[in-house]
Amino acid sequence: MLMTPPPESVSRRERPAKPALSRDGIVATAMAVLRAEGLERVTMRRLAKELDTGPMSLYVYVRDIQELHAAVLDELLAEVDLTPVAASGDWRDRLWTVLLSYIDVLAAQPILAKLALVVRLSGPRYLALVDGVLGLLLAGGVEPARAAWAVDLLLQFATTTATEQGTRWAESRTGADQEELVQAVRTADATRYPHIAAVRESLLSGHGARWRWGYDVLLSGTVAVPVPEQNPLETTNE
Amino acid sequence: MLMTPPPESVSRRERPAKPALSRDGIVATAMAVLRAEGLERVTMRRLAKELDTGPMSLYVYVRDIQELHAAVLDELLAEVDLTPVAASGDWRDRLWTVLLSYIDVLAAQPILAKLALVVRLSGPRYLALVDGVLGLLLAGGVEPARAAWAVDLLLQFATTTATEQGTRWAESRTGADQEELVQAVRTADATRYPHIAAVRESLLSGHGARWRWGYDVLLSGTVAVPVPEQNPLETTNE
DNA sequence: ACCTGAACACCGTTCAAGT
DNA sequence: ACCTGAACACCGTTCAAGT
Repeated sequence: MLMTPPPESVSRRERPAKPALSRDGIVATAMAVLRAEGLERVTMRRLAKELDTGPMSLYVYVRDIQELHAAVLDELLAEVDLTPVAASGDWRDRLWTVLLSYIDVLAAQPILAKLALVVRLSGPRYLALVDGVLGLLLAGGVEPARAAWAVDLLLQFATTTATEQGTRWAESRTGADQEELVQAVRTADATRYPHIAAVRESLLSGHGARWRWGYDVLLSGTVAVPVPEQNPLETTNE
Repeated sequence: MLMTPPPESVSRRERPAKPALSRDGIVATAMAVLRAEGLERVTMRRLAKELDTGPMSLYVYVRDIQELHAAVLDELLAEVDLTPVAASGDWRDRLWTVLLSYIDVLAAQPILAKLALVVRLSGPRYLALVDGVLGLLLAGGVEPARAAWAVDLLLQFATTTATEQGTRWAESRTGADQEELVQAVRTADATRYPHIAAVRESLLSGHGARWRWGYDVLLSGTVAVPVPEQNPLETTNE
């Protein structure tokens, strides 16, 4: 008995030791809060409490709450399944599978998909996703310059789809918005909005099929429309 | 002299009379604050102050801040120029002109475009925009069911474009995000991200031309890809 | 360089009470 | 039904001071 070392908890009080702060530690804590309580709770103050410090201590490692949210989102993209990139089979189907995985990850929390719509990601996970999508397009024989431009279009489309899927699951506040749009379209005055009246139900139809159609539209258009002649002086970002 | 009625300001104090609250009045005040100080300042408390009352008085006319923001955004869409809908000329160019007008309205404030990305609109101005886009697609001979699905795609694309254009003007916080992405792409490791390395500069090139290319992709795809067979039992929303 | 406490300048919304 | 004041439960960030 006397051989057992004294419990560390004695020298370190009851708490399991206060680890040194670090950017990684902050992001890891943010991920834990994200999964346990949602993005809404990922705040500077909340994280500081979790890390047993004051909010201002975090500013040594993170510029502001937006950068933290971006870091969390990038980290979350680790869950996107990129194995289809190196698999075999029709590249269009593999690309769609990758996008569906991305959509699933974001749709887990409606607010997450909305964040993805609004932040400009640039972390390693996002780069890996871009690289994967790019790889599939190039494997499909899409001209490089066109593939580069198409990635944005495809990922933006997928992100939007994630917000729709997300709000279908969680009957959150946005579910009410959606219901209001449905009602507005259903009851839209045929004199004032003749074209809406003409296609009323089509505007509200689809979903899975509609998403796939959207994807096919993007791919089909990408393959069909050449990029304009590039002026070498304008190839860089403004 | 004695015939002139006593100035109202006497009986009503110095202030120019406190008008009765109404939903329209609240939205009008919100629009004024929006234009004068930006969407960030369109808060319940700020509007209440402007209307010389307490924040809670507004809740009689507006469900919550999100509904108010949606109302403001819809109102703002009154500025979108829909005259090309009834004009003559190539329908594709007219549609692009309408979308550019929509983009301009949203790009005036980056935060506005971001809001548009996230809220589901259903007000009269938004319906008018949808009706106009729909009208042009139908005029172009696009099959009605396909036109209905294409509207969402086109408007989402335009909204995304507005956020990009918006952040190009205002060097706000998102401008920094953009700069970080540019750096990340420029310095992306060629071993880890081979496809990014292969098309590096193309990923960052374009802008005006890129937007127009995206639009052409959407139209071309819409014309090329038929919607799937509709099961009549599934044509309604869920 | 890193960490902190207190303070500033706000938020949206609930509640209970008034008219 | 409409309006209100006070309170609740938070925010992000600046500042000045500590180690």
